[in-house]
Amino acid sequence: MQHFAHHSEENYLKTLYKLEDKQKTKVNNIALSKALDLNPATVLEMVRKLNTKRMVEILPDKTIRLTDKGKKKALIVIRKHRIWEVFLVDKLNYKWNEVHNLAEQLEHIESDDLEKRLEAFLGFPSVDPHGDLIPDKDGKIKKIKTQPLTEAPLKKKLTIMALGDSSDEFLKYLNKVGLTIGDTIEISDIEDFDKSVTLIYKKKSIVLSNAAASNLLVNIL
Amino acid sequence: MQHFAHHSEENYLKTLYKLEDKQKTKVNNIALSKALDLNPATVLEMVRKLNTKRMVEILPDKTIRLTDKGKKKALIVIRKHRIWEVFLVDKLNYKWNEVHNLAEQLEHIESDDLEKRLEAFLGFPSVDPHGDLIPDKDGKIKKIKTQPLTEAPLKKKLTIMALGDSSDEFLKYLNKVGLTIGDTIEISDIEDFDKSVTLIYKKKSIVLSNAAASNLLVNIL
DNA sequence: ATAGTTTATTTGGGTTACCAAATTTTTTAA
DNA sequence: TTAAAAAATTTGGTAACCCAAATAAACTAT
Repeated sequence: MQHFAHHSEENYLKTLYKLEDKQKTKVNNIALSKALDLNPATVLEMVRKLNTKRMVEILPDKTIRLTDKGKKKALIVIRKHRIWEVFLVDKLNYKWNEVHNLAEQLEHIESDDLEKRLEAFLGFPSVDPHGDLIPDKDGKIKKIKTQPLTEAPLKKKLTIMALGDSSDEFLKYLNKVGLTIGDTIEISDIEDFDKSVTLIYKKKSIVLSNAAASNLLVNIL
Repeated sequence: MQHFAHHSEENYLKTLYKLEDKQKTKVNNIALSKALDLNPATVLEMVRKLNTKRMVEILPDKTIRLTDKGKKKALIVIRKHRIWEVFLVDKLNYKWNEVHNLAEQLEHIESDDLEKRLEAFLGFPSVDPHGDLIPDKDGKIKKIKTQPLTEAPLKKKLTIMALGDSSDEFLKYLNKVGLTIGDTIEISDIEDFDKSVTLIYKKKSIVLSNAAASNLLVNIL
């Protein structure tokens, strides 16, 4: 008996979830094959296996869709992936763009409570280093409404949840001013003249142009 | 292509290393099969594969022995296993007896430098929670001479490296007095009358009988 | 030395996860 | 509507790991 079987299955479910989530269009065998970089024959075989296990359903028009059971499994894998990414970046000082391959392996570790303990150890992060939300232990994603920093209230704790524009220049700029996704900040002032934003991060004051600030999506803690 | 292939191979090498290390007696196919809980036919097949890869040699009398290459690979796996165990116990508050299965999975994570970063994050531990030495990144085990606490010098920083007797009663006792493998202690006094040992651990004073103290194997920092 | 036991090896299978190539079905577009 | 393109499916493989059962070879103890 190989104890790696779940590994492959989990990758199918995860990939399927991402396709369904992103492209609002139906997912067919070809699309899934391309996303997994596998032969369509291989994928068809596995999809049928997942179907008998009630993790996906195959609609009359051949569209492949996750069942609730499959979706939950996919979200648990995504949850593990994102929690591990936080660990790698926060604790082992990896860059946010270096962690994907490792998290790809770590997400398949089987355990009842490892990711729960890890989550607690990391201080219950709500987003991963890329700004993606971390599903809870039941596979639910809390829909957190984010807003541009320019529209957020003053003098309140805010968390940088995501970026409006993730261009390389903007990422470098963010890096230079010392901000990153997940950071907790507070607006101290918005300049009437040019709408530039002054914020406090780790006791230090940072001034951002309106253009930069409107690119930071935050939520109120 | 399955990216799990190394998983199985690493288990063979690790198990072989442990058998060679423990039982000074030669390791044959049956012994390895029993240790791995696999069919002798299966093991024979794999051993031949490892032989063509120059990771084991098969002596004229059928004894299976790791080559230097195989030994090094085995020790890297053992190193990863033990570092992960330290992480699980020190950071995620697992009990030392709960971590084996998880470490068994984590030891196979492939990465250039994950275990180096993890090791640094953990403060370069020299032993795992069971008191076993952690090989360095080249697979070398620093032979550290340990001595019973009863023979160690006074007023010097000592680390508890291992236990002479690991009976359940002794483990419970250790737990009760608040000591565990890896702790740094210092002998403040040895009583002439009954050779009982008074030591300092985290500013607090603990008195151990001579019997207990002679069971604690320490090394001088 | 030889019967009995243990160990090694061979043989024939099984499963999972993959592939290429051929074929069928479905869709699309002229 | 029908030919071409795209998608789905079938067919016949492969490799890695595993097994049970049969056989061969090597010890072992009387």
